Amino acid sequence: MSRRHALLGLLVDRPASGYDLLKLFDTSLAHVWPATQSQLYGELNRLAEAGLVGVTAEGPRRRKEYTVTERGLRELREWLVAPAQRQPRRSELLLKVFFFDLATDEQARAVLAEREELATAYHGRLMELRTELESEDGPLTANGRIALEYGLRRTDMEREWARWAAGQLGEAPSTARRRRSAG
Amino acid sequence: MSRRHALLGLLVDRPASGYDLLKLFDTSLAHVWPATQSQLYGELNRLAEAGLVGVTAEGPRRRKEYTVTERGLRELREWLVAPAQRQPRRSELLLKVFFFDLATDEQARAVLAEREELATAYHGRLMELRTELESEDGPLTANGRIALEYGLRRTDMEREWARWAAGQLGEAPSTARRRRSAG
DNA sequence: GAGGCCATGTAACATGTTACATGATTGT
DNA sequence: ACAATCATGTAACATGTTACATGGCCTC
Repeated sequence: MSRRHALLGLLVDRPASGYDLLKLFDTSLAHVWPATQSQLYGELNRLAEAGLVGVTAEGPRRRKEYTVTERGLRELREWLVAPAQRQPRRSELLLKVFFFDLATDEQARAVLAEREELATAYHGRLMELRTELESEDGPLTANGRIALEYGLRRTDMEREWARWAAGQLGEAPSTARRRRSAG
Repeated sequence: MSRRHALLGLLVDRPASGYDLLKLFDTSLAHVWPATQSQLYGELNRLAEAGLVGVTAEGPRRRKEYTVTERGLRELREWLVAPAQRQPRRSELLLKVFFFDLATDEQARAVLAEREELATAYHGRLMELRTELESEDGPLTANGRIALEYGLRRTDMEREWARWAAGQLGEAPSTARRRRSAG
C-alpha cells in the first residue's frame, strides 16, 4: 500500500485536489507508481477519514483541496525508513524465455528483438525526460534524477541482455539447445 | 493472464497433478512467475473446462493428472510469439527515492544500503542456483540459464545503482540537493 | 448555448493473497 | 495409531482496472 504514501508525498510539496494529484501521477509518478482516477479519489477519502490529510480549502466545482496533517507527515516519514518488503517479481518475458524450446529459434529471436526495441525506445524516452529535467530545478527534481538513472540503467541492461540472449540461441544447437520434442 | 501459460508450459514437459505443479512453481518458476496453491487449482479447473488440458489419469488421494491437449499447445505457442504488453512498473524503492528530501541523508543512505545488500544477497542466491543448474541437463535448463542471466544482470545493476545513488546524496548539498522545507 | 475542461464519485469486473477446511495414503 | 505428506478445494479479504455517471464552470 505505497499508493497512499505517494499521495502524501506529493501533498507535502503543496496542497492539491484529487484532480491535481491525478495529473501529477500521470506525469511525475507515471514511471514509478501509476494509479488510476478511481484509486486516487477513494484513497483520498480514506486518508482524510484516517486524519492523515485534511480538506483545507474548497473551490469551484466541488473542488476539495487536501493538505497533509502532522500525523500524515509522521506516517510518511515512518514509511520512508521502513525496511523494504520484497515485491513479487513476475516477468512475462522470462516466462516466455523459459518455454523457448516450444518455438523456433526464429520466433524466439523475434521475441528478444522486440524486447530489445522496447527497451531502447523506453531508454530514449527517459533520456528525453532527463533533458527536460535539466532545465527544471525543484526539490523533487534532484531525487527524480536519481530515480531516472535507475530506469536508464535498467533499460540499458535489458537491451544488452536481449542481444546476448539472442546470441545464445543460435549457439551450439547440438549441445546447449535441444528441441523439447526430442527430449 | 500468463499464469495459465506457465501451467501449460510445465505440463508440456510432462503430465502432472496440481500438487506437482505447485512444487514446480515453488522451484523452477519461483523467480519468474510465483503463484499460490489456490490460484493453481482454480486455474487447472478452468483450463480443463476450456479444453486446453485434460485429465489423463487419476491416482490415489483424488489425484488428477493433467496433460496438455492439442488446443492447449496451440494456445501456448500463440502466446509465446504474441507481442509483449507492457506491464505496469511499480517500484516502492523509487517512490521512496522520490521523497528522499523528507528524510535525512543518513536515513536515505540507509535505505539505499539496504537495497544494495538485498541485491547482493539475491545475486548470491542466483549464483548458487546457477551452480546447481550446471550439473543438470534438461530442455528447460538451457532456457532457465538465459532467464537466470537476466536476474544476475539485474541484481548487479541494482547493486551498482544503489552505490552510485548513495554517492549522489552527499554530493554538493548546496546545488544538487536542497531540503524541501527550505524550498 | 455549446463544447471542453474541471472535478468527483460509483459500479462491475478481474486478479491476487491468506486462511480455512477436508480427507486419503504412506511410512514408522 | 500417529505423524508426515499428498491432494484438492473454498471463503474472506485486499487490490487493481475499466467503464459509467453526474454536474459545475469557463470561454468562445
